[in-house]
Amino acid sequence: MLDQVLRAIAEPNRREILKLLREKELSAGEIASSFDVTRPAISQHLQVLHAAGLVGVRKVGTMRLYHLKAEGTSELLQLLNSFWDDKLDLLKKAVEGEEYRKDRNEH
Amino acid sequence: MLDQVLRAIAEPNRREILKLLREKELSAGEIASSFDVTRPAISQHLQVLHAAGLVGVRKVGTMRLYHLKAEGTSELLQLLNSFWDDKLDLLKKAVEGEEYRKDRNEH
DNA sequence: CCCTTATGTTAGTTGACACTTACGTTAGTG
DNA sequence: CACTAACGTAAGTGTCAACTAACATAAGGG
Repeated sequence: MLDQVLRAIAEPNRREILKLLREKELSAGEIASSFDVTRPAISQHLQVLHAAGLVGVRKVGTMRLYHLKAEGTSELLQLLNSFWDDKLDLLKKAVEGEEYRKDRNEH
Repeated sequence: MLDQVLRAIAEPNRREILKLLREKELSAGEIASSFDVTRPAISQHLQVLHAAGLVGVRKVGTMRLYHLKAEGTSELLQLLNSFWDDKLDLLKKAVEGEEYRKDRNEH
């Protein structure tokens, strides 16, 4: 799962998609219209992001609305914490404390 | 630069190299002996990590000792902060404050 | 100086991945 | 039930990246 997340954010277009979704929920077509690549290409990127657990989908009629899943944040912070030294420990704990209030229904 | 960092840590072997260097400074040969791939492959990975600013080199005789450069941490935290919502702001500030004491001679 | 040690560098190959074109699918509309 | 809109999926292509094998470099030791 961690490998999928890192691979997902290594692609510039996928990072741009995440930036767009940071502001509001968007349909696949709306996302694709912001790029110069074709719509199927964006569809494949969305599939990668979804497989990595970074975005979620919601079907409304014939549209598919994508939204950001903030759970991937703590995942990445855990990775950073495991890589570098302990000065990140306080950061991780602070995030986990904040995450817990939102995510106690999951995991 | 940010793109190079993300591309660098997207590769599993390179992440493993960073994990090894987290404990102590190691020579290129010592690092290569921990992997099943050939030594030139590791040498190329080290080159990528160095270009991304994640590791530093120190020549001692005929050896080249590699060490972790923690400056990449704040870079990644800035990225995360720009992607997800503001609950990471306090973390970023805390890291920057701690980084400043160490890095005031660089940058 | 040769020789060894430790390492970087250079083709060349293979596999992964981002992309496009064409087709399939699902949901609403007349 | 056609027809359209908004998608995903499949197949094929080109490029890049990770790897190996062979060669080059640089620093000591005897």
